[in-house]
Amino acid sequence: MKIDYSAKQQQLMDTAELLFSRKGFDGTSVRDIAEEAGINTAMISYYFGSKEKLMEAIFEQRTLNIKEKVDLLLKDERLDPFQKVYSLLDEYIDKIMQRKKFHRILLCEQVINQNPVIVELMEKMKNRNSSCIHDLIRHGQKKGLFKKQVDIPMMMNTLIGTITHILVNLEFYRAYHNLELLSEEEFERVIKKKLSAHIKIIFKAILTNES
Amino acid sequence: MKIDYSAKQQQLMDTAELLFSRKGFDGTSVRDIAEEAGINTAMISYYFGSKEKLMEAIFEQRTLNIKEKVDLLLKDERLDPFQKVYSLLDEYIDKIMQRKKFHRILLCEQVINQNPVIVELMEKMKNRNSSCIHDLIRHGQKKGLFKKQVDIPMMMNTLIGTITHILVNLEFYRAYHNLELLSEEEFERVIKKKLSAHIKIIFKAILTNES
Amino acid sequence: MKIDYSAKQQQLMDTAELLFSRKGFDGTSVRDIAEEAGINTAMISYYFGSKEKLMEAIFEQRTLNIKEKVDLLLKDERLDPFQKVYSLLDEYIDKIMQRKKFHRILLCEQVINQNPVIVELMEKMKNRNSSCIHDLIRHGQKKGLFKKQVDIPMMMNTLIGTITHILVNLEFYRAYHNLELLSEEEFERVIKKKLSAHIKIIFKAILTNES
Amino acid sequence: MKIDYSAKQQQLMDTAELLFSRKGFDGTSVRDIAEEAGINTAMISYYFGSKEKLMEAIFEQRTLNIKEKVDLLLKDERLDPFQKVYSLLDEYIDKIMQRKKFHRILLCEQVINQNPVIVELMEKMKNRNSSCIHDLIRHGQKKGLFKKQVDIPMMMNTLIGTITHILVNLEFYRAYHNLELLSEEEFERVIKKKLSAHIKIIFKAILTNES
DNA sequence: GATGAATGAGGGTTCATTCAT
DNA sequence: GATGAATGAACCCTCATTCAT
Repeated sequence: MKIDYSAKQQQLMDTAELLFSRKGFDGTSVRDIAEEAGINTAMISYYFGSKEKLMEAIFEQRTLNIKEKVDLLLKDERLDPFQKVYSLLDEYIDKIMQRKKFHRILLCEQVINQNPVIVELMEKMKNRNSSCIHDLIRHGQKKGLFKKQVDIPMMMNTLIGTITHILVNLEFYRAYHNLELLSEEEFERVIKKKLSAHIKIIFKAILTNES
Repeated sequence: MKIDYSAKQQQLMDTAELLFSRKGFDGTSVRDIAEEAGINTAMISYYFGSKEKLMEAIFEQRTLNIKEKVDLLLKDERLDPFQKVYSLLDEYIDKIMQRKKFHRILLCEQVINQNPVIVELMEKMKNRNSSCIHDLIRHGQKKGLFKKQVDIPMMMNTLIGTITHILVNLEFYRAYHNLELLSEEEFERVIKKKLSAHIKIIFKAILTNES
Repeated sequence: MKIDYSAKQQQLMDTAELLFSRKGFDGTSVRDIAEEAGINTAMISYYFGSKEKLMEAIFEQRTLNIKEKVDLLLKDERLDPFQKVYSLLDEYIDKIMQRKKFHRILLCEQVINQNPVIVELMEKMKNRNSSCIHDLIRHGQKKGLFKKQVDIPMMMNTLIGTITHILVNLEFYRAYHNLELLSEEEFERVIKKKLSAHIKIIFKAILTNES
Repeated sequence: MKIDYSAKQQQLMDTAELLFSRKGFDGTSVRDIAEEAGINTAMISYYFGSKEKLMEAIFEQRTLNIKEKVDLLLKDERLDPFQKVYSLLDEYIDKIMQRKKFHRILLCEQVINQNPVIVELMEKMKNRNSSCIHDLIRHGQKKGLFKKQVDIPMMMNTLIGTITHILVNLEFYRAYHNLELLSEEEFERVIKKKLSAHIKIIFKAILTNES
């Protein structure tokens, strides 16, 4: 399914991603995108077929896939199950922070749920990723380190919910902690570090605490 | 700021809330709302001034306010600090689950961030609520039960992030756990119970663990 | 099915009829129609739903119906069967010449045949009118004046074909017979008179000649 | 004016003829034609200059010319004037039935009348053919067999009108006479035979009857 | 000679809003 | 106070054509 896009196509997708993440899909017109990208309006239909399909192309390209990471982790004998989970948590934080714009769109689209192609893509992604997480958790359970009953979707909700929610609250967070003077990069590093520690505490509790 | 709305106005707001939560603000036309509500299209501009202001009215009416609850909790001498926090967590779960539609909209609007009136409303709400939470946490810290450094916005991110994220994943959660046969009410009761236990474990860890 | 149209709606239909008859349906834009009628472009969708439905409205209103005329003729005891047929021929000539623009459109639409609503309307009209003609012919056959085998659709093809074909050749006909100096009304009177005599000769032959 | 077209050019013209006859000139896009023909879209402008000129090329190639046939008939001493006219009628039937698609287009174009090149081509054709018919009629009049006053354009209207009108009513005619089971070829043979007899009766009447 | 990429113009339709009543 | 009619702007998309190669 990985398609090679031309420079112009990629530029259109990047611009669209930016604008969709700022104004939403319906709030962004194809003219907006084309103008911002400095490309003729008709190119969107020409390259992607329609505005909807442009969105789908973005989704296909950006959808988060953790399978490879999980496979590596499972094989890695130097790490104990907790370290493996922690490493995956950081992977999530990195990937989502890297793709801030896309994950803002994703958040909205999950609410709106109008485009069946995207709904299906998201469904598949959730199933795929849940299944990977399942394997990783199993691994820790077999070693007797994790508790027996783990509600994976609920756990994932907290993981994804926490990361994406801070994504829409970045500026509030910055102001609250008086971090306005930090550069974008420094602030991001701080955020990621705090998120990482925060989520690890949470996961430790979720995975061990026998309620 | 509490305004009394006529029956027709309220009906319009309820219908708008429903449709905004399904199709987004930009994806919903005033015609859609008026038709669904069985009211003349012109009434939206007539009553509220504009589609945007209708949205603002919804936000003003539905915005979550926990001040009263927190004040009650602080005064309540029968509860220890943990019980107080737990009680507030359940309050959040109840309120958000009760206002599912609105919180779906809120989620999108936080991403899109286009309407300054709403941005300000949300800003105020976050500050107000953070301040309340702050008092409650302080209370537990003074009693020596909670750890000294608590990142309140981060903690709130997990709280709100987890609850709202499950809101957009309700059907996935249902399917994952084979709960399709449950009635809407039963399923909601299950969800709330699970959420409650889950979040309490998390908060316990966050509030006590000295990393 | 007879719908009452407002003055503006009727104006739009008349203008559309004119432009469709000049430039064809696809060759006429809704902007053309609205400008020519001095009405806002959006009104076409507003009043009729779409450009296609505007066309359908024109067809519903203008479709030729001869039932009443034939019923009158059948009852009229002062006329012999030939006179009845001749009277119907003149009715056709009058009606089609009166609605020149519409019948030019009709001609094109029969060729293009893309809109199923219009196809059905035309189908019904043809069946209805064929059936009426059938009754009239029967009447003459019973009186022993018309021959036994009359191919009604073929006869109608000649009738309609001759009238509508002269409709698209009016100017050629005028030039051929050097009638350029005649006023529009005079020319039309001449045409109708010639057509009438011409078609009556044809019908007399068709109805009596035993091949 | 006879131009030799390459295989690709001819293919493009044939495909265009087919699509124009189905959906009209304006209802057919150059993309439709090129795709249906399996040829690059740009080729239409490249080969013919424009979509309009492609249409003109079709007209130039397909326009009906009866001059040669009439010349042969006039010279043929074995045939009496009636037989000559009848033979020409069959020629018309054959040629038009052979070029059904083109004559459907022609019908529409006569109504729409937008392209001056085509208007002129049609004008010339009509004049040319009228003149030929004139000679043939003269021949019969000199022999005292045809009546003195024959309105040639009116007569031609009936001829062309009848044939082309049945062309757009083929399926109605088929259904009316329950000929659905006939193959395309059989049905066409039947139609041509019926048309021939029908039109001959008409022409006999037109040419002899002194009203 | 032939083509895939690209374009500006214009297509039909829907939009939120305003107007006259 | 309330409404149906009406509006201009903007929507996404397709058009015939041209351009660089």
